[in-house]
Amino acid sequence: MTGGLTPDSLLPFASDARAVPARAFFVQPTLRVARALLGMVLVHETPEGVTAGRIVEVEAYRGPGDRAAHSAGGRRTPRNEAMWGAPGHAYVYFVYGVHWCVNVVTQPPEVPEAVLLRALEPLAGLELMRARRAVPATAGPPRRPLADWQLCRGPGALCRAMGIDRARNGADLLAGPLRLLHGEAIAEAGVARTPRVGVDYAGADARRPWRFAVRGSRAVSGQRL
DNA sequence: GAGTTGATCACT
DNA sequence: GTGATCAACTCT
Repeated sequence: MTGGLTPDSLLPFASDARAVPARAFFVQPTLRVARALLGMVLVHETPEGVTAGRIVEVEAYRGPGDRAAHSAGGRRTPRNEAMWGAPGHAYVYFVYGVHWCVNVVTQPPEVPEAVLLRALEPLAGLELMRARRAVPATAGPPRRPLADWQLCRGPGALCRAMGIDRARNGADLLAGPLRLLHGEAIAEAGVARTPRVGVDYAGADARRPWRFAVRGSRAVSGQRL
């Protein structure tokens, strides 16, 4: 630990920064974990500084039986190895030649399920996030400065703003530079459920309502819910 | 709808 | 080993 990530320094980001989730939290059914992650806080400490945001959008991926999951059909490769590992750790992968995406691994080892983090409402380190996002993922004309609510809108954008990449794959989310904290719980009425994004190839599994989002948050990707 | 690059798979 | 295909995306 480099010293910046103390309980006191985290207090501004969470209702009770000392209450990091217990390991058992991540062994609940994956859909329940996904739902409960809404409102929790993701913090990343890097040499450049600390960034943090409140989770407002997630998707559950449910292991071998889920054709949309990277572990569909029991597929196990170096890329998705972290999904098969211990709960409460990060599974970070690269997609479309451009973007990193971060998942929270659920279930005991050898049960490859996870929850993709799709959007955050920024809480801390906003200027660092803006600087990271100012470097476009793809070539193109200069962009207008992003509004706060756009900084972590979408799974690729979230990783770029938070500085999450391959180096965090397999990292423990209960200790270390990338960390989850309890935040303010989201009431049932404030949660929207929809099918997952970008998994049309998965047949019937593509239609399962395993995306969870905080209703009304501008930071939720795609159409507002 | 293009752009980008790594992983994976179906072949030699 | 090699080459083809495609991917849990983002911005125009």
